[in-house]
Amino acid sequence: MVMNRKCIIRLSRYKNALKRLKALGFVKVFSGNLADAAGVTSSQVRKDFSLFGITGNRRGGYRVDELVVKISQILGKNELQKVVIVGVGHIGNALLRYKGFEAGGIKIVAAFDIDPSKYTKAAEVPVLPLEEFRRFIQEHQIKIGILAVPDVAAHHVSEIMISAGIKGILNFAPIQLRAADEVIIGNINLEVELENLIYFVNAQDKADPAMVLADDE
Amino acid sequence: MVMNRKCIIRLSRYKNALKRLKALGFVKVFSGNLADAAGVTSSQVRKDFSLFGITGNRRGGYRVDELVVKISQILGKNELQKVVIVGVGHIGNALLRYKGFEAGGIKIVAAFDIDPSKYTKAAEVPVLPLEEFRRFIQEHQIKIGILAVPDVAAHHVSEIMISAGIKGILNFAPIQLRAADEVIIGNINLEVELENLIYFVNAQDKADPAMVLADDE
DNA sequence: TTTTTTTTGACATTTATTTCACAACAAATG
DNA sequence: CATTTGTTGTGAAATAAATGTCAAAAAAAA
Repeated sequence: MVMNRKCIIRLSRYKNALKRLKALGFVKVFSGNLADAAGVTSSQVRKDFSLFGITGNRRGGYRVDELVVKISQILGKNELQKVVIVGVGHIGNALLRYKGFEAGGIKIVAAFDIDPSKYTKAAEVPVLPLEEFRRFIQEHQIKIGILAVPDVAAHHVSEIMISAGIKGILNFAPIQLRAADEVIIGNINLEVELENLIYFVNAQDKADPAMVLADDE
Repeated sequence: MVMNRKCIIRLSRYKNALKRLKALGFVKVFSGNLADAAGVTSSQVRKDFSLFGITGNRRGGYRVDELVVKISQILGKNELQKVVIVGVGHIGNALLRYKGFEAGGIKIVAAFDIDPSKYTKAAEVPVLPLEEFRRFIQEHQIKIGILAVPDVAAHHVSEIMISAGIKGILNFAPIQLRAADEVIIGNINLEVELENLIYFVNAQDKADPAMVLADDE
């Protein structure tokens, strides 16, 4: 099992690139094509593939269809992934309405909040009271949750999520969530991202090669 | 000039940790304290600091106040950083209303869209027609923009931004934006983030050490 | 003042990641 | 069928990043 985050991110990128290439009519691709599309070297593409046991044909490259299936398998995307959101403030609400997930096999199935004025139990994606969280998670066997509550509540709410059985949290609160055992935490900190950008833009004034910040990274 | 993104991210983390420690009444800290707060080793903290020429006192550790000032300097945060948003959909709107930036010296000064029904020219943070983008950017000397338009528009709009003088783009559209010369691009791709989480949660079922996904990278 | 204690700062070591280089191979060509 | 061509797959080399170690420094204690 490959446990290198950068590598997994690249895999996601390859998959996205493949979808675009497929839309353009590509039936097979070479490592170099994917490298260009994903902004890496062709060696890296082949190395990544070999790490996951993905093989192509010498001289023939890779079949786009097969590649998409294999990568999706590795990323666990061949079955629909159900995800919940906790915290229906501005960010939570935006994510709730974000249309980009469905195409990628990710479905937001419910959101939770403590503010009764936000409850919409009958909606297609219902907003439910946080008290119902545990029951819902266990009933629907949900493993992934997005945390979008204010920073002061984040740690407390994350504990509720974990105790209910959530195994992976994507945290938007601007605090560094401490990882409990067996739970994976991904942090998206907007201020940190902007600070990064500011640093490198300022640095640009002194040095100058163009660059794309990796995720990562 | 340090060009290692992970290192800069850690610097942001140290700064956040320092703010919390300061709120708790800390006057000085040791590398070990910061390491704990940021989830790294003390060697790493000292290494990072030495990279940026930040020094402390042997036995005395580091003064919290000085450290915050120095790190803020490095991150270019001692003056207010003005940022604009392009695209006032769900995500753009959420960012527009996000309160977390101001404390960190980042100010959203305007947003832009092509939909007249969204214009609010008189608001504290106005939403303006995209046609006014160039004039506004040049008048206010803005370097950083957040791109939150639908994917099909992202590339086109990024070119408008760059030609108007924007030097750093934080891209929320789910495409890999190609970096034009002298422009820094940071990508936040929600689907990629979730895919990562899904992968590692699935992996967890087989192997088991607890983990926090680093940014970075 | 001297000794002890504690922590930094620098460097050495280890570990991880990326790139290089090329043999092995499959398709295309003659 | 042999030869040429172009691409993969991989082990070795290079590069980058993190960690460990300890002398030197500074504060505190004796």
